[in-house]
Amino acid sequence: MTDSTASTGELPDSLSRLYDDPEAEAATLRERAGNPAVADRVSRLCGTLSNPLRLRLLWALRDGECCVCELQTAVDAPQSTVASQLRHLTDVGLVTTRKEGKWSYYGVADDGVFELVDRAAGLADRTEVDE
Amino acid sequence: MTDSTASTGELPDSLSRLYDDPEAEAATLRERAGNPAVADRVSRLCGTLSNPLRLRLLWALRDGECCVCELQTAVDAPQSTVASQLRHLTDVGLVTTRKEGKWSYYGVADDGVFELVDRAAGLADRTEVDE
DNA sequence: CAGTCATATCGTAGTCGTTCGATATGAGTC
DNA sequence: GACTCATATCGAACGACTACGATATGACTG
Repeated sequence: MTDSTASTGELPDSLSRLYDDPEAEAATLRERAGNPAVADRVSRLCGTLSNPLRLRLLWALRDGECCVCELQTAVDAPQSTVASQLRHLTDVGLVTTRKEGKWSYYGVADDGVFELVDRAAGLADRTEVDE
Repeated sequence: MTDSTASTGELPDSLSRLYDDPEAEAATLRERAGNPAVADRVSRLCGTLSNPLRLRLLWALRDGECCVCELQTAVDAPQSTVASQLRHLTDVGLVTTRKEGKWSYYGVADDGVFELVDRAAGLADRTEVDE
């Protein structure tokens, strides 16, 4: 007996009842859901932008390069916290580093982030449910 | 003795050495980092978009309403998993529900998500570091 | 080369998110 | 009103993320 809660491969009973050719329908549905690899990449980027501290670091860099101590001041967080989030941002490719003596200067790799974030802010304002 | 790793309020020693009027500089830096409340809202939205399954659910809804069993098929995940992610999406306000008998139909609340996600995909392609 | 300085990394504790089986709910049907 | 069906919620297991003190690194300075 097929179980409608089956995780993989099996079609839900409800779907089979709903359509004459469930397999064909399933194929189009799966296509609609898009490419999982793309979903992974987008989700990773959004994951990076899902941390308030990282967002604020990006904003602080909007007007140009900063060294770590400036960023540390801008976001008012301990040095190690700032450093590790900067590492995260550079790992993901959103931010670049440049070393100059003992100083490290960070900058934004692609100004497109700001367009993205601005748009996200707009959407958040429109959609967010007040609790 | 001030500790450069101090978390809150205290300015890093390096900053104090760097500027004549560190407090003034700190003020402008803090302003650059933007409004923490906005950062929170944006980060929450991005957090929602930071899960591949949720992204794929949104994409599946791009062409119109679906019931749960269709979505379950589209993303090929167990019913309870799909249901709880749909709950997350509606909680955040990105998706709407409509009940009709035993069926629940889900739809996208604001097509702006897709613009946002498309833009994110573009940025991800441009910035992601190959490992 | 000992010391200081700016930053990076490590280690850990605590929190949060995700998944999914089991079970509840509430609508329809006989 | 017992049964089936579609979906929702619960609960536990597990992993990922976060913050941050402690410590390491590597550059400059006397």
